Amino acid sequence: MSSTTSAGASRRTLGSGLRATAKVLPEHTRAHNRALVLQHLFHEGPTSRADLARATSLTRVTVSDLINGLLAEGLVEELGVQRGRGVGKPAILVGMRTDAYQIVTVDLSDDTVMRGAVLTLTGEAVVRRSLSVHDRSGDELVSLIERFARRLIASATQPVIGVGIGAPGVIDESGRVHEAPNRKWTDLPLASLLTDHLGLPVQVANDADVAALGEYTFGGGGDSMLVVTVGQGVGAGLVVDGSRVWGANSAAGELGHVTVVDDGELCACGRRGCLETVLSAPALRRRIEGLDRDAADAALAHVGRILGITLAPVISALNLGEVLLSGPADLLDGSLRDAAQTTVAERTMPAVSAGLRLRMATLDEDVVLAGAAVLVLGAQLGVS
Amino acid sequence: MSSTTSAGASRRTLGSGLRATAKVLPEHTRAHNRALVLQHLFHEGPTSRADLARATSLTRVTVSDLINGLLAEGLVEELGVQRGRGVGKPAILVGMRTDAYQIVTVDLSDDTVMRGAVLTLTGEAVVRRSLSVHDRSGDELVSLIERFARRLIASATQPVIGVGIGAPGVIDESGRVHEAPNRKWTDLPLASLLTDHLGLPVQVANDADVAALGEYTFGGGGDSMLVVTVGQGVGAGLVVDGSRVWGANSAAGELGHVTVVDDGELCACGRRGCLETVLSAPALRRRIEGLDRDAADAALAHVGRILGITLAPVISALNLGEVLLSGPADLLDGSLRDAAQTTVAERTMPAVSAGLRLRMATLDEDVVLAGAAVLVLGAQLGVS
DNA sequence: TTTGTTAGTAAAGCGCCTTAACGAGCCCTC
DNA sequence: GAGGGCTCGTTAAGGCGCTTTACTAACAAA
Repeated sequence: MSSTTSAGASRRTLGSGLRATAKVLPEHTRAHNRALVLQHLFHEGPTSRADLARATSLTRVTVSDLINGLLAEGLVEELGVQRGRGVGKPAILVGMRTDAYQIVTVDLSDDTVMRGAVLTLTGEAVVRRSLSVHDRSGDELVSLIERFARRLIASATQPVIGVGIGAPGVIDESGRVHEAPNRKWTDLPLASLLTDHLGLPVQVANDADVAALGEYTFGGGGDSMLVVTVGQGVGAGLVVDGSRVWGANSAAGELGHVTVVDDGELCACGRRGCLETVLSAPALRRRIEGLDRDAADAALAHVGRILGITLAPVISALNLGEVLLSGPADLLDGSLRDAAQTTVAERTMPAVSAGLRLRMATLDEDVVLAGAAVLVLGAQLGVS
Repeated sequence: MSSTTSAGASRRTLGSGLRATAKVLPEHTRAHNRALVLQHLFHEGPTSRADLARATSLTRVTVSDLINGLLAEGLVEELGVQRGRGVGKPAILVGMRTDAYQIVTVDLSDDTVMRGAVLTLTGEAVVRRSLSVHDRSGDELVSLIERFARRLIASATQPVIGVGIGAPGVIDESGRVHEAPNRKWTDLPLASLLTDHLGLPVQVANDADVAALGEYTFGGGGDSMLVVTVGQGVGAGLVVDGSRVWGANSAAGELGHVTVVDDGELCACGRRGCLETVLSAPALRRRIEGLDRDAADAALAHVGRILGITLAPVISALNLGEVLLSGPADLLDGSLRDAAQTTVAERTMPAVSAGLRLRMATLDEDVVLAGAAVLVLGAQLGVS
């Protein structure tokens, strides 16, 4: 699809940035409006040109023109007339061909296994694969990822519009990994390396950020939300006022290593009492090991309170609408979540806590794979 | 200035919003690029057309055209040739006429006194006034503000491009006050009311948010920063990745009523141990009353630690680059700030705390007045 | 004086959206 | 069942905005 590269800029949409930054050309206008149309088709399903015009407040003429381009690219198709909607000429439904293109995604969040998939544009898995990492790291790991991605691309049954990767570590907007200690990566331009080698646009982002994106797009997350991912470690990704948060050094979301217990357990990071020492999946399992049901619930509630105390300032400062917990439901979705919720309610003003939902994430194990697809959808088509 | 209204849309600049929202027209392109040029002139001072073209990556032709428009509006002026810069025809410097227009701002953060000023476009005060509020509230207070603003507008020595107001309470993007208990305001469209009555564009925002804006533009704040305002109460405004944060219910920044002391002092909000009960200026003064220097320092350090513990999760989650304290320096800029800084460093991972500056705000008492001017600059000229 | 370089302007062209106008196709009513 | 009215989608013309190309103006250096 030759157009995907030209559509790259379409991810940029009108926002409310304070300091103006880059010039805008007429073609950016086009890309933006094209994304607007695709966005609507993606989320609302097949729609007539006239309805698209009403929804986007563009004119029918412009919408027709945009649709013609999308038809030529094979991104949308006509689905026949929509009869019996009252007077007037019946409308021709236009729908996105979500099966006509595919996305390859890779989840590197696990230390030992890399998981990958070929997905449709709606995030449905067509192919899944996984591969043992065998302690590989550094450049060796990069070429392993490349081979893995190549195999996935080969097994796609439709043209692939891009590759999305969720990886641990601090990763900036360009897909450069600043540091990922477990993978022995420092200052590695992973996205551009793989883009060159694979000959396809590759997007790379932090796994927790990617999980947040997945929940945002496929899980129905709100415009201001925090996703806490609990696994080997603890991470977080956040969307504020409809934008992903990067932070001053692209390290936003690093909640796992905030101190939450004074003189607590020693953490892998060298300090004591980090959130990760109480909330990571292994830590939680250790905590409830051998306990009966009630005692385990109480132990999990204790951690929930700690989480609530930690989140209260964040929720207040950002006036978050949703906090999602992503990870093993048997550990998180019970007394832990309840305790966290009540603790947050106790410790924040009603105006803030009243509008807050603290719930489990909806996508579970596939969050990162689905989220990585959103990365590609956003970059290539302007859809999210 | 008839053009100011047409320039209203220019505040919208290219960002990285996830979900595309509004259509873009060719004239938005123009407004954006116009703002880009003004932005450069505002921050970098007089510049030649050719240099502006290089800085914005627009062509000289486009820049010339934009400058012609701005010259016609009287927003910029030619400042003579710039000689001796090497070979070639010498450049003509173009500068913003920051004295040719003025901004009226009002600070309502104090319960008892409203403060106002007429400012140049660079935030320098030309006229100052204040007015006792005399327990007025509700509609009465609105008309008092209107009269006060009218007097300020009358005392301006140049055309006024707009009115900016910083007020307490939850205020949304449109300048509607959702609630401000002390002022007995609920769901009051203050900005549009005053815009109609005064016949000038009026911007209204939360006082802490406005303070953050002021520090961002005039105080040299970074792209990801939090400003904690300490006065009668405690508030906060934040800028994340170069955008103001609004939150799900426009209540972002309400840090004053996060619980920070278990079973602490009763707060005006009805709950116990809110940050405001230890960090507000009155609370701090009460705490150190009658203590000698060392004991007072220790007492302030104690509050600093509490602040540090509260901010650590926020700083980690957002990877903030700067935290600014705005308020009485005698209370804040000593052991309190030191303790907060070390506490944050202790409780966050080095990657986060290393890049963090926790410093005093630079604008002090005039933050809100200056920030309200930024509100107007942003809305009318696209400058921030 | 000539040459080379840079600043600013003018003309032509292309992209993108809008308004205006039209044929196509269907419902409803007379 | 014929015509009016409505909606859908397209075509044509026009305005706006930026770019490329080409030009003149003004200066330094050779």
